[in-house]
This record gives sequence, C-alpha cells and structure tokens, in this order.
Amino acid sequence: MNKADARYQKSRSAIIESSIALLLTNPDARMSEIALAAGVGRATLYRHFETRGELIKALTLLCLDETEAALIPVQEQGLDGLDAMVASIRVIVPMAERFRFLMNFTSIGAADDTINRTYQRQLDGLVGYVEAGKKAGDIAKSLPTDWVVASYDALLNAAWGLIQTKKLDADQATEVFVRTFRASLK
Amino acid sequence: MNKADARYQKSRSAIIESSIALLLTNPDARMSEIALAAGVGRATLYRHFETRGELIKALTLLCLDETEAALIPVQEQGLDGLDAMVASIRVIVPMAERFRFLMNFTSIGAADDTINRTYQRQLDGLVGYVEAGKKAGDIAKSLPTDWVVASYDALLNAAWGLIQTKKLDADQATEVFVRTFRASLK
DNA sequence: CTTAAATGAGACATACTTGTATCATAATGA
DNA sequence: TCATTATGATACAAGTATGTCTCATTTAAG
Repeated sequence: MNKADARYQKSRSAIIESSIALLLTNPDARMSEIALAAGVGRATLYRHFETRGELIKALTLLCLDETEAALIPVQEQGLDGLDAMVASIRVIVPMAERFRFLMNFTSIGAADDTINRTYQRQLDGLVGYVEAGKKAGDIAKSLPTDWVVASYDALLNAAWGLIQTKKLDADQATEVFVRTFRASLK
Repeated sequence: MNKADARYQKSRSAIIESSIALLLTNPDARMSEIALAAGVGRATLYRHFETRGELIKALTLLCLDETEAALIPVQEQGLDGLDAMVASIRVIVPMAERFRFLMNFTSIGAADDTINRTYQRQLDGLVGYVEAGKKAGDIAKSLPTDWVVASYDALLNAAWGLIQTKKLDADQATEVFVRTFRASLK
C-alpha cells in the first residue's frame, strides 16, 4: 500500500467518489455494492478501509474538511451576519453533495471526537453569523436562532434535492435559495 | 387473528405506535428491537405483519391516510392558494411525526401502487395550492413551483426536528414556520 | 365457568454480510 | 527489462437477522 503508486491512488479516489454518491442514495449500501460501484474488488476496498465504519468515518471527515476549507475564503473576506451567510450559500450549494453527506451521517460519526469538534466548529460559525445578523438588524430578533440555523440547513437540503433530480441547475438553485433565505429572515 | 379481540387490538396499536416512533429515530431497527419497543413478542409481531417490508408498507400507508384525512377539513373550508397552505401547516405541524415518517420511507414504499397514488394525490394538491397562490398574487410567479413545494417540505421537516429536540414547542414551531414560509414566497 | 384464541418464549433453518486470508494476475516504477 | 506490489477472484469462518414453527400460558368472550 504505497500511497504514491498510481494504482493505489486510482482505486482510492474511485472508492471515495463512488461511496459518497452511493451512500447518499442508499445509506445501507453494502461493502460489495460500494466496491462494485467504485469498480474495484471487494478485497481492495478492505485494503483501503479496514471496516465499513472506518470508511464512513473517513468520508465524513473528508466532507467536513472540504466544506470547511471552501468556507475559509468567505471568512477572509471579513463579512459577517447575513452577508456572510449569503456568501456561504453561494460557496456551498455547488458542493452540496459533500454537505448533504454530512447531514445523513452525523449520527454515525458522532462517536468520533475529531468529527464532533469539526462539526461543532462549523455550527458555531453559523450561529455567530445569525447573532451578528440580528445585531445588525438584517435578521429579525424575534426569530429563534435555532430556527434560523435549522431552516438554513433544511433549505440547503431542499436545494440539493432539486439539483439532484434535475429540476433546477446549480445556479438557479443558488439564486432561489438566497432569495428565499433572505426573505425568510424578516 | 380476530380483529375484534381486545388482545389483538392492544398488540396491534402498540406495534404501530412504537414502530413509527422507533423507525423515525432508527430506520434500520430490527424486528427484535421493534417487538421489544412495542412490548410484544417477536412472534406476535410476525403474526401481525408477515415481513419487515409489509410492516413498513402498512405504516407508510397509515401515515399517508392520516395526513390525508386531517387535511380534508381544510379542503372543505373552501380555501385556496396561500391561505390553504397556511391552514394545512397548522393542521400538519402537530402531527409532523406522521408526516416525517413518510419523508424517510417514501423510497421504500415507492414500489407499492396504492402508496404511490396516495402520495401523488397529496403532492398534486400542494402543487395546486401553489399555482392558485401565484394567480392570486400571494406567491411570486418567478419562484419555481418545485422549489416552493420542496421548501415547504424542508421547513416542515426542520420544524419537526426542533420540536423533537425540545428547542421549540409545537405552537412556537407552527408560528415561526408560518411566518417564515409566508415571507419566503415574496 | 369453560372454550377458543392470542400471546410469549424459544428452537430452528436459511440467507446474508462482514472481515480475513490466499493465490494468480496485471500494472507500476526503477 | 525485471522485480515489486496493488489488485481481483475466491474461499472461508463467524456473527446476525429473517421468517417459520411448536408448545405452554394467559386472557378474552360467550
């Protein structure tokens, strides 16, 4: 298992990409199905990830890291409150597959400390934006922060669903999401 | 298996109520866990529902029928468009457990014709309301109907989640949902 | 009270999934 | 070219869930 070997890398990325897509559709997919979808043998799948649980944990962490990394530029823009949330939406909707994976598997990864900390960090950031938005007057103070956060997640999920079923493309989904979310905060 | 027998009815309702609550928390719950939660023997569970699949199909159909029945009074009020949707929300949020069960198991019941027809009927009703709302000017015509329907479902799901985690009670959730949904349509 | 029937407990076969191990093959890298 | 090594196919043991069946017990109904 030489990480630099081209065969190794090819198998690994095939497994990762296929797994995320497949498990999103069918969270109960078996290791044999995952291997088949990735186009690798089941034995190879086990060579890369010791158990099914380890695979899911690795995928969760990957998605978490990728979304966190994608949001760094937003943070560096120095935005806050509603503006920061809208900027976040524009970044995340196109990569909603990654984000949605997290929503479906947080309970599974909930045993892992690293995953919990990273997840909590992202949640805290969101809560911070909401509270800043309230102070700035962009978000109605009478709306519970929990509700704003929950509806943000829910609408993101809805947007991804429409993209997935080809009812909207990523740009349309982003725009309608931003518009709906903005309006919903008054 | 005499449906009029008190023992039969007691077991059956215990199974149904426990199953819905348990499967909502853990969709992969085993027949042994379901029986345990219902306080009946595993054998009795199988006497009432031939297979796990049949159980889930029966529960899906039950939830579907109950939500449909609960919405009949709304239809009979002669409301349409946004008013009908808001009235529907007020009826459905308190029974969101039933509704959410459907969202998690539609793919499983998707093989069944009766389930599909009933589900489609409810969806059509919702689409009808949205289109009437657009004509009446309560819902922006530039919002895709698919998006309005999807966000309605998504926000309902979010509301239920907050009720479940005790962050809001049913009344608060209903009000914030109605408010958010109304605002989001402009 | 007496009969009929639903239940609970548990044994049982079947099937399926997981994770491990082996071996021949094919692709990589030096 | 040649040695290395990741892979695919396959067999395998262990564990677990499903669905069936039996029998003693309990409970409802007449």
